[in-house]
Amino acid sequence: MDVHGRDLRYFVAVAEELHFTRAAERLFISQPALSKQIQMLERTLGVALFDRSAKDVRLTEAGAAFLPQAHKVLAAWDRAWQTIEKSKRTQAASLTVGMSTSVGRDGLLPAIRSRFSEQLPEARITLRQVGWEDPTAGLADGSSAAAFVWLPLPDARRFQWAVIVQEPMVVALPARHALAGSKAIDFEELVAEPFLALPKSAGPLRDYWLAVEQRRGQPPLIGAEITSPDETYEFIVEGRGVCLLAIGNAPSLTRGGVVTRRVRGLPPCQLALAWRRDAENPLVRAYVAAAREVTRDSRAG
Amino acid sequence: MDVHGRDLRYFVAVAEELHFTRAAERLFISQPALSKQIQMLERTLGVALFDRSAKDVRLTEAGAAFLPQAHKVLAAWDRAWQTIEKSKRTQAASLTVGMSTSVGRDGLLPAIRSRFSEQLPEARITLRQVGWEDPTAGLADGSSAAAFVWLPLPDARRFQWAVIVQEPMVVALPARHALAGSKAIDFEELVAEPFLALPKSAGPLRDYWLAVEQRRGQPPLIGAEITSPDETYEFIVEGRGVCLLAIGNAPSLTRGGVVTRRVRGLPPCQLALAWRRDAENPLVRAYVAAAREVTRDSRAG
DNA sequence: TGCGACCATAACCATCGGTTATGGATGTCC
DNA sequence: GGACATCCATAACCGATGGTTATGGTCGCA
Repeated sequence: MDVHGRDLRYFVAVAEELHFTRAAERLFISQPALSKQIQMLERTLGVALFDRSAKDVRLTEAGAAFLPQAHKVLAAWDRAWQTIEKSKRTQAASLTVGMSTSVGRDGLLPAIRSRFSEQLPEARITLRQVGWEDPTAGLADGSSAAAFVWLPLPDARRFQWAVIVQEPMVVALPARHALAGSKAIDFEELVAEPFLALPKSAGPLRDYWLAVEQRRGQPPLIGAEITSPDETYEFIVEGRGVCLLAIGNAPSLTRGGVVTRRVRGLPPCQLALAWRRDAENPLVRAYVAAAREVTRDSRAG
Repeated sequence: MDVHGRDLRYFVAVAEELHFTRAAERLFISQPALSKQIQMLERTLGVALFDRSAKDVRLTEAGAAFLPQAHKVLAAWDRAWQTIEKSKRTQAASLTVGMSTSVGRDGLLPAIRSRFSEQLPEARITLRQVGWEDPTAGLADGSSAAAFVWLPLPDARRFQWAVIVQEPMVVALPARHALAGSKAIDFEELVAEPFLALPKSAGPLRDYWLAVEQRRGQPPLIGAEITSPDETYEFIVEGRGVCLLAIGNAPSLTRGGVVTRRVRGLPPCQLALAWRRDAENPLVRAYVAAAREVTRDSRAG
């Protein structure tokens, strides 16, 4: 019923050469192959395209009528192909960066972006918010080529990362909580509190933010599961539990009714820029380099 | 490198349904076949056209850009196909009628044509002059669908015919020939003359116009071979030979220096309208019917 | 936790699209 | 006129393509 694009090229070649052997070598195929394909085309169209009298080949009336149409189809194909090439190019020049929470931290993202754009001015960066169910912020399923993540990463051998920020932890409490009066809190004082936890799918990161390692075998009490800052805020206000977080993220929770306090006795947490070990991507490399330069400058400054 | 038109239809179907299973049944193929073809298309284009996340299918950026282009290619194909259909229709409505010499004979052709056009007003008749090397006037190689021929036909079982005209023979002589003075000539008086003969490829027709059967075993003397009326005229004027012909064709030779005279002792010759036994063509049938009616009328009148 | 929906993969088979070798018709040259 | 060159068609064969059915894996849902 319908026809291979190649057959159109073949037809046009023969129509232009009016010579099967020459057309065949122009197309880099054998003459019998070309003869057979043209016959096949004629059969599916139900009409002869060429008159092959001995010693010369001519277009039939139908063939002559078909030729310009075939050209138009091929031209349309050409344009279609070009749009594909174009979107491949823009895709090759776009980088999707995932993040689980806002990275914030004093203009870090804009600084990286501008440093990156100096190197690759025509590249396009897309920032992507990814829910907390995925601790890799889209790296795992390929929807991000790079991502800002909290260590430790699950399935760590698939990824590489550069640590961007290292920060002390704070705890977010209801403003009327008994411990809210203290300037700083020992983690010991929190072990009996109900905690808000990341979803199970977050893997080792869930345990990390529950500070399981610092509980000496005592399992944490889970007040609720959280998948977004808003949810977290609401749960804390409701008194469903407390929650550890990096000090740099404290602003996202400290609205009315919630306070954050320094916690002693916990190691600092690490925000990293991570990428897939298997994806050799120059954009990723450039973005990572930009991030490294920015953080080095900011430490120096 | 290039793509089957079918793949475009497949792509468009999936893009419209955004559902492989439904698209597959709309296309009357199995779902795995469709999946595989789309994957193949994506591979040859070098870009993903669809995002298949679990539970829903979406166009990628490249796919969305490609979709309208694909529509355009298919539309161009549609138009190409329509021109093919159109030329098939006009071809199905055209009849090529071959003839070896002018048929002439008092408006016979126009009469047949007008009678034919009453029946099939949209049909188109093309008259074709065929050289004398082919006694079937193009029937044998298919370049004519019907033809005016002189009997007997070579390879007669391939053809059918209707006798249109039956006429006495005349002989064409140089005007200064010894026999030119007679009103009519016995064939006996001509047997020693050199004759102009049709080419060998004319088969039995050559012998027929040499009246070999009336020579009682004496082989004819061949003065020259002829393939057109002009050639014949020239040879006769030059005295290279004489030539039998139907009385109805006499006007084509009786110019200065050539005369035609009735010949006694020869059977009348028969002009027939012939067609291929294997070609079932309503146009041919109508043309033959028209010819029969015209000749019946002209006999009656 | 089993089930249904849905896309992908596997295994298999006919047809397609290519190859080389050969045939047959035609025009050419000695 | 016969050997030869040219050129398109056919034959025989082979790997790739495009379809089938059966099955797997993942996700949403009751």
